[in-house]
Amino acid sequence: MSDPRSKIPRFRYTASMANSIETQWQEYWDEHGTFEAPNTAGPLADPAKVAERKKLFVLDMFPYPSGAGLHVGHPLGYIATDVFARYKRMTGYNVLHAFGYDSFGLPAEQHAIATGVHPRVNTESNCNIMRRQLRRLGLGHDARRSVSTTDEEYYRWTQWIFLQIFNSWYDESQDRARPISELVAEFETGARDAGGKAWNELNKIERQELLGTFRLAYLAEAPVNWCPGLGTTLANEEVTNDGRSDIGNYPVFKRTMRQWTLRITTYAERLLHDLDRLEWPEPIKIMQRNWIGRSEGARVRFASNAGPIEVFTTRPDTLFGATFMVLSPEHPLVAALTSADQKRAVDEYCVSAASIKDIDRQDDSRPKTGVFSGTHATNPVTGSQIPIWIADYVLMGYGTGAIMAVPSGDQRDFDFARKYDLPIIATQLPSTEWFESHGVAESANCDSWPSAFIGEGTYINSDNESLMLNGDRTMAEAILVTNLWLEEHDLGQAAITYKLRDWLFSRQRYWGEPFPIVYDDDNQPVALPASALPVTLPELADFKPQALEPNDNVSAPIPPLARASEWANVSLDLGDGIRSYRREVNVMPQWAGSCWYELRYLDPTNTERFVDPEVERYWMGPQTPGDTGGVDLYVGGVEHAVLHLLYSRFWHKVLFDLGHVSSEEPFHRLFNQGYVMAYAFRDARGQTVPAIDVIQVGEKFSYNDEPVTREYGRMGKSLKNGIAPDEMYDEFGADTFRLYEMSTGPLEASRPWNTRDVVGMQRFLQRVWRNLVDENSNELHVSDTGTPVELRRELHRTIQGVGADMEHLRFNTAIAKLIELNNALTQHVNAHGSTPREVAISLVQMLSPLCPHMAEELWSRLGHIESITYQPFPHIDQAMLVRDTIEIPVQVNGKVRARLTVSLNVTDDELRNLALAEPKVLQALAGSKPKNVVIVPKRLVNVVL
RNA sequence: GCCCGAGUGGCGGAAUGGCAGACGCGACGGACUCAAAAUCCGUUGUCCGCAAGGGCGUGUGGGUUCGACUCCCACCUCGGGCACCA
Repeated sequence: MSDPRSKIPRFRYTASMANSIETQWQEYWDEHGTFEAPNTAGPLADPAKVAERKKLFVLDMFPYPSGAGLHVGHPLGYIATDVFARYKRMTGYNVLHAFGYDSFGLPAEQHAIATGVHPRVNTESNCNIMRRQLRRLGLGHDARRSVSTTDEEYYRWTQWIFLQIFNSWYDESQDRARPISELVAEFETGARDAGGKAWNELNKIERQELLGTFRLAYLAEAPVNWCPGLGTTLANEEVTNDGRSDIGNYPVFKRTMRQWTLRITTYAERLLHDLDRLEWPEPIKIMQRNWIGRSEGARVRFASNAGPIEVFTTRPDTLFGATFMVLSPEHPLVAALTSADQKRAVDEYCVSAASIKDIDRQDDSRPKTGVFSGTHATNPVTGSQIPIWIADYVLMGYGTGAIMAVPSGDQRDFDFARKYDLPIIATQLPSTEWFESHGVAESANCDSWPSAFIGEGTYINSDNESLMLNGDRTMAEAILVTNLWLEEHDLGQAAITYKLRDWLFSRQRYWGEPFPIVYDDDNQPVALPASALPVTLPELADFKPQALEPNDNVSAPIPPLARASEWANVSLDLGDGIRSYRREVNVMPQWAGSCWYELRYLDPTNTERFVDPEVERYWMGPQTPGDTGGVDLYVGGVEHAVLHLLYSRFWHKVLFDLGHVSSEEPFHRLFNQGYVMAYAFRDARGQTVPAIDVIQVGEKFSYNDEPVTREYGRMGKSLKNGIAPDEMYDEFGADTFRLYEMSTGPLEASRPWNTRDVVGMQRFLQRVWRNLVDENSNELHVSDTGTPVELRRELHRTIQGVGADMEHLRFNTAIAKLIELNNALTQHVNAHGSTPREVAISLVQMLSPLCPHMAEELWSRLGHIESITYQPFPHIDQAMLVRDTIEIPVQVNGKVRARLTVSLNVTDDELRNLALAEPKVLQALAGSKPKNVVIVPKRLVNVVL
């Protein structure tokens, strides 16, 4: 009696009713395989179900199964793709929507090191937690197609694809990758020159090394963050701002190691060009273009006492102004070019440069530093001796790692020249305006210019016996002339350079895909045959690395797999009898598994191939001639704008070139959803701490009694600020939670998390329920007595609007329109006691993509036996959209002063006369004539005074 | 620092060259109730005004246009990425 809830009607749509409805329908969908998408071939084939339906492949960026489980930011994209997929099923598509886990990665390994629990155990438990959380959301995934990158049957194919990459080379003449065997054949027949020698004169090692310079996967020296105190290499994220380890606070050293590298740069041009063929947001394309960073210019060789130094410049036309050279501290010629008296200074400089993070080295606002090598090079056009400097503003990873410095034409070189008092020679005379705007006299010597001049200008001081640039000419002409001269004199040639670097593909970790590679007695890499796959990870007794003296920067880093010595040293027969080999002990980066997972969803159980070609062609093949093919809709965060999306495109293109897939691109249409944002906290070393454990006292925040600073950012594992969705299910139900996530803004926009607002969507669903079902009797109150015309008009306007919004992923405005319809319906029900059947049916159909459990329940109560999943989306009655009158705003000087209600076929003259007769307009005119009357036919009148 | 976005009521947002603030949250008022909750109805950008009405208003400053939240330029703030977090 005293229970306050006793007055709540017994059959109200509450969280507990929602929960029981949701559980019941989730079981129904599982039992009936409702979301199983038929293939055209193989074990998942069901030709009758494919029938004449058009296909649609909808894909989410799959998550890392974090130990913290799902946070409320994850489902934003997952719900959106589910709503879209469900909408498309209702409009006749055969929709493939599957879900998997990107389950290799750092946190599981760190967890294993800390607890001794095998990463697989931890990872599987995390996957199960997330699977359960996602199931509660009612996502319509084809469960048969779920894959984890850590499944042996998955990563055997990741390894297989790596072998394809290793066993291929890029044929520039055909502009595609080809099997390495075809290159060997060209060498054997002599069709291709084998580096000056005949192929059959090369020994085995020389042959392997030659092929290594062609293979798309090759070994190269590359820097790592080595932390002896932990005995492991570290990810950039694990290194603090002051160059120490996040865990343990030990010193971290930059060391180079021999590591696998993928020749993605061979695809730079195609990765750039094919962006034009994709339906991606323009900003993402711009980011990828900038990342690839194509520049045209020239390679120029400067003579020095250590041989020619090659530079890349985008401005060969300014060569006459090159007054010094700068080499990156990592440049291989640094030692050879350093004079005895400068050796100490150069060594010290190089050591200190190594301790600066790359991201800081690219900071243009940082004061320039550098050191003179003590030697000179020859400017190829002037013949003069110019000093060679070493400076960290030149990066080894771009161009050749050396530059010619033209202080008059490049701001960085200008700053450097000023600081170290190096000569500045102008090669172009700026315009009068330039001098005026920079506050210097035109007669001023360029030593007194305030900055470098970059642009078109009259060429000066630019001639020698055989090259003459002086005078008025365009930069393009000057560049062309210079490039020709360089080529004639064998001093350089026109060249294109990309910022894009080859992809460092080795990690010194345990929890990743082992490479299908062994090394022979000659230390040459040998690919294992496909029959040897998968190369499974060995068991380790202890995941803790062997820690060393924290300052021991001499001992070689030992990857975890090297400790599994029985696994690492094997005897195999690879075609020439049983021999002993040692395995590659690095593993692949987490990117590897995410580079091709969409293909495995297509054919997850195939044991013969990574995907059946016919199945791939059906789901991903080009739809029209010239189309790239690929996933029809790929939804994920913009944080993957460059790396993941570039790496997958690269792998996909290799597979295309080798004939394994029919699509040229993996993701035809991309949509970036925004982030769910939340506060995050950072300690004094710049590392994030778990937000949930931070304590607020007044305006201050602390974690473990240490002060922390607050910031605002994307909810997720990096910022350790996730909020679990489970309490949303308990408090409101999954349908309300889905609706809330979709209603808080446009899908592409980031939004703060605000639990307080969720109740609005619960009230909406309660009103919908109440409009169809009596809360006291649980009886349906739907009538067959017909619909008033105004309500019917509103219904059809809603159908039109919601359909258009769903097509364009505008779920927030679709929901607003449904609320408006339901509010109109509430008024009708209040007046007449029941909902007209046609409105009930259409409303439930329109709601079903967004809140499918409630829609299924109401659909079944409306007397239907089949699931609503494949029911058609309601059709628009065009007659209901036609209005008799329209309202026209009347502006005076652009401000609305009156409104006219006029007939549909109103003429411009009628509008003008009506507008000029409006009292407000007459008042504003005050007797004078309007200067102008702008009429937008059937839209608006603007009276200009 | 460089590259890419975003800034609109107390809050989330709507409107993408033509009626600024749809829809939701919150707040306020009313009905029902012994009372509260729930529900239903109404008000709610801001300033001046008793009101009628009027002024101002989309981060800041400029510009284009009959008309700008929307397009252009500069600046400020916040977010994403910067190659070993993925």
